[in-house]
Amino acid sequence: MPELPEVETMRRGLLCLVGRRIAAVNRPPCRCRPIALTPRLAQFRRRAVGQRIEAVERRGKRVLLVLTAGERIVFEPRMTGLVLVGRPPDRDYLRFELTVSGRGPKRLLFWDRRGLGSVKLLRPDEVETQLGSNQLGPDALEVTATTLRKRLSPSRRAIKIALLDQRSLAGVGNLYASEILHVAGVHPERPCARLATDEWRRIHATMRRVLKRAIAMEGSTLSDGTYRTALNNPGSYQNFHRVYDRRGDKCPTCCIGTIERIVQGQRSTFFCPVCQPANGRARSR
DNA sequence: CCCCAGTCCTGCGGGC
DNA sequence: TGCCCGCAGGACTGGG
Repeated sequence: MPELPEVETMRRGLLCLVGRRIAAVNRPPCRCRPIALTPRLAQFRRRAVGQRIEAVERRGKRVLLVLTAGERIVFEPRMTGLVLVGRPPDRDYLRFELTVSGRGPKRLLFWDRRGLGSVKLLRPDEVETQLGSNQLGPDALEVTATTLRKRLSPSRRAIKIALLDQRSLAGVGNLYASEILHVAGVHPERPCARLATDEWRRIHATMRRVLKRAIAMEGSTLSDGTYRTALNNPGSYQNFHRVYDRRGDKCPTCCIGTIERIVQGQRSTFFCPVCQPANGRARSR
């Protein structure tokens, strides 16, 4: 479930690789089905080995290694994927390995228990067609309040659903969507088209605040313990969750409401009916 | 445009 | 106690 804060934490953990050269590309033997690489391993090697890692970028929930030729190696963790320079949790689900030259960590690992994630080597034009503005909305930490409102407000969808749509806005996932709307005092089922300008302002400001705090805490490691930083440490933002996975708890903000769980688009949403009333007259905090 | 169900995958929790 | 079902969900696809 890495979302923007977790993926940004991974990105920062990979900055130690900048300036170093890719010496080898491997799919280490593991207990699981080998990861499907794009392109296939032989061509991946041909194009990647010898290239210098010029920068490490993030686009929404993906981490990108920028290579000399302008190509990018794109890691998409999806549910359980990890990009590591430290020890992997185990060798069973180790799917991909980049060996690098020079000082510092010797290799970058892609570990993925459920195997829904992917690793791709893309040419610059492929990066644009696959990760450009036609496919991916503006990054949640870069979008302005005005742009956010203009992009989402024409829609009649529920605000929670819209926040999860990566073509509208990149980076927010299921966990942070609930957390953001709670602090913003906006009911998750309210249609975008019915939100007032002031609510959009609160959603925007809250989104930035929540995501930045989560980054400062190195993301959220839930009870399954899957998410890890690049150095294989847990994050600590889970200790600050106000609603996510807290159904039945007293709301920590108002101390009156009880956290509810509903399903939207086949995903769990958590909210406080007192802080986030359905009629939209919530005051934030 | 938007919604829904199905798909991928594995671990785990609830229920019997 | 042990086993099985179904849930968890990010992104994508196909049908309505």
